Amino acid sequence: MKHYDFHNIESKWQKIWEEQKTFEVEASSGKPKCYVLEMFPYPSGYLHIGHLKNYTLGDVVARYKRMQGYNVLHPIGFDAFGLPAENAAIKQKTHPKKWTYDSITHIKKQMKAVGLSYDFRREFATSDPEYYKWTQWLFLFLYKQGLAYQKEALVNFCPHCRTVLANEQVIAGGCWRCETKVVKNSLKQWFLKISAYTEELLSDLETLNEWPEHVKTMQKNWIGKSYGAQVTFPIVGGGEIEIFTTRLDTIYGATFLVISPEHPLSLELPYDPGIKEATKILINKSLLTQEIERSAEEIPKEGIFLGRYAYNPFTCEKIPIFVANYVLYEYGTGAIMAVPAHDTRDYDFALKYNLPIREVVVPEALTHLENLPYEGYGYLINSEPYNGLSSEEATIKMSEFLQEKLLGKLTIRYKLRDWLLSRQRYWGAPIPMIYCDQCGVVPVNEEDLPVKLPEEIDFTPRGMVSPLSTSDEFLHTTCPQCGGSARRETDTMDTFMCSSWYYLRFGSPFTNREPFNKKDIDYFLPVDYYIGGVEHAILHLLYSRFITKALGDGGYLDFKEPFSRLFTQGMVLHTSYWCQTHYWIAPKNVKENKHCPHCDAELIASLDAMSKSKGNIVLPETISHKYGTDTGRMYVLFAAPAEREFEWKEESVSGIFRFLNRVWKLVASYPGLSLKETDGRPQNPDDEAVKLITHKTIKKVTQDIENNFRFNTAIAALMEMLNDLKAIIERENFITEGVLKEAIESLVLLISPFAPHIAEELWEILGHQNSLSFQKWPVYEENWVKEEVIEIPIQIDGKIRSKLTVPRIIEEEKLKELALQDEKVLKFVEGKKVKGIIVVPEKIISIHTET
RNA sequence: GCCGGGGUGGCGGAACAGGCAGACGCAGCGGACUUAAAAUCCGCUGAGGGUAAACCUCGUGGGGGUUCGAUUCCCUUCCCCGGCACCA
Repeated sequence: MKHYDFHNIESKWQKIWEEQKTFEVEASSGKPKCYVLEMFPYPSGYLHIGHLKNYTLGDVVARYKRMQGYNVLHPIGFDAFGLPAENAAIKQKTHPKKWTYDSITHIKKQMKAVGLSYDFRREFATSDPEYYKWTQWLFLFLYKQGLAYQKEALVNFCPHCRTVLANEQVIAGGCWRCETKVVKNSLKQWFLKISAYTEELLSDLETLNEWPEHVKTMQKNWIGKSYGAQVTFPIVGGGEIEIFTTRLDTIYGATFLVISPEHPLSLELPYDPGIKEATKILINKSLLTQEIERSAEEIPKEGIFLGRYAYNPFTCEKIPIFVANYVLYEYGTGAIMAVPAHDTRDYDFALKYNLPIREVVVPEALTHLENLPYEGYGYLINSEPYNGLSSEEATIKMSEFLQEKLLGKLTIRYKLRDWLLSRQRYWGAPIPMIYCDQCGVVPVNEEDLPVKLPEEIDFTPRGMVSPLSTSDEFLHTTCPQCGGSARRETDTMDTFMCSSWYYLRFGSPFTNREPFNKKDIDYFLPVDYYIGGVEHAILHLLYSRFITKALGDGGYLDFKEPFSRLFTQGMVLHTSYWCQTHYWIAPKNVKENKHCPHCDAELIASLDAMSKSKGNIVLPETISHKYGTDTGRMYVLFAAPAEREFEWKEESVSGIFRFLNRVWKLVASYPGLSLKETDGRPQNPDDEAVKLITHKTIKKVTQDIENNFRFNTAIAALMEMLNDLKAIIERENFITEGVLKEAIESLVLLISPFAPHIAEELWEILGHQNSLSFQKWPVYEENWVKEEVIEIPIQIDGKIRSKLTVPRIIEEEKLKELALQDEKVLKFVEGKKVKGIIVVPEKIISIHTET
């Protein structure tokens, strides 16, 4: 018998799969389809163990489904545009393109070495002109649909990356990549009107039954729907202010108004030059700090009385108008009515500036409030003629009054804002628009796509302008409408645009006449299993859903949601080290004393997700060289439940390696056709034991794969099967050949999605000619998953005291009788009166006594 | 603050339509093989008591409840992780 030579076995089968085109699929198949997709990687150098886990999860499903008879589409590609390529290129004095494509070459090699069952013919990078041609087409499509527009806007700008960021890319006031504090700048930018789909994006979440609840909740919170009212407050001396409130019922308590610093009225309202000056200072200060300091618990509320008043439309009182830093311009109308008695923020502000506080809502049966502010609902006081009404009733009555007086109405507001698409960076898909002095803004003709990214260019970021503007060749063009001279748009698209439709292209990557062939898409899409990290729970998934809906409305797609089933896997963690001056230090450079190798400062250690930037990555090769890639694949699945994160510990890997070696030894001891007999009927107790463990395991593994990626317990079950099987065989009893054959072959097939190389090799050793990739997945028989004779525990007053060995099917009365005759039971019940016996068939006998 | 997810041996984790807590694996201990080590194989391994047996007691973050029976259900409380966060 050969030993388990994983090196040769693995390269042998990888070669066979490639030569035989085992994983290539076509849409023209009579079989039902299954589209398994892992979120495609950013090609930044190397694939690490975190990626390995992600792709192995998908690969197990893909291989399993293939054996279930599905026509499995399992593609991979590269999310290749973006900042890291530029940064790395600058650092290494090379071109982003070279750096990116070198990475891709390397990563592909790694993927193949892991044995991932991809159809590599379908592979592409989003930076391929053949791909971004269609990303540009998508932009033009959105433009024609009225879903792309230009706006002069205050934008989030990262001074470090020197680019504009989408709202979604600002985390706690910092850049999502480098954490630099974001500042506000005014720029003319392209936006995508995701807001046109707000309601659909929200309500269709309900249809996503196979998405994790927490991801749906995050999207819901992000969309942030709230019901409220819009109310117009007339300004004393002319004009008006429109506010939004979710608590119309508290309007009698509105003792002042607050507008945000960015609000146009903040400079228009003041008469007094001194106030105007002070307001300007406040505006500048708040522009700089507002979005920046968000991470801090709370910035102190600061405001200025503008010297003007408005009428409260309900009380007809004159109330002062303030500008203050705590009101957001982007939400609602950028102005609020302040009700200090019923809102903490307004309350704090009122205390600071000594403003009146009037209670107008009290919880039932109370006439005044003990503690202010009271933010709950209740019954109205001090609000004639609405006194005594519930908050709900009052809101309706008040809104009727507003509509009658044309001063407002009930309305709905969302937090979701339009998607800022423009980036002033080089390494991205150029926005295919042209500026003509005669015709204005003109889209590039479809047949002129792609607008190619110039390669001979200084791509260093230069702040508010894209590096593309330095290329005369790129910049100057002719107007598609009038033929006159014109300039190109020089901004590139946010890379999230590239990744918002790639899953469609995988279904139809070969056409160069259209973004995708509808017939192919109709067959393969939507994605059945989409697997990736939670970090994409909002951005990528929301954008992809938006694009799918927009394309659907344009007649290009017949489905509403791109991903039927989403699985968010937990990341692989590893210790990382941080130095104040030298940032992340790779663990391999950290000496015993845990001091920085550059400046000898003490390092801060933390457990983080593996990432290149933190230097704490572990390469899959670390494992595959020593144990083989099958061991590595199986370990990342076995270490913890797939959705949970786990800390990388190399010493734990050996358990899996031992297991695979034991499987090898057992299975390879039946070479060739030594097991020919196909009659699997059991003929003795050992046969029955083998049959039992076989079918129990088939059931468990099948259900664990089907039931939400429970691969850790599936592998545990396989280990148990091996242990049991070995124990029975070692008893040196006679096991009927057919029974043994079924057991051994089932074991190999059940292991194959997890450890495909060893499984293929063993399958061949067992005498089979073809790859087991399309071998039928074993099916369990229900009558073989349960023992005929079982042990039933007897519990007396809540404690297990004895056990009975009985046939599984037995009458309850008989069980009671046996239990009461049991020696140990008699001992424990002696001198006590038995109050009752409860028999739970096949589970337990519970006796309780009088005490 | 709001929303979501968790607290089980030395460690990763099993079990939960309420029914033998700790499957499977790591680490550890003991033994076999070996000149020796590695590898492999066998056994033990929640805590405490008990003679290394039988057996007993306690144990799933804390407190209380429902039940013949609770890691699982209910109430209450503490702690950890993730998301959002001055959203009116």
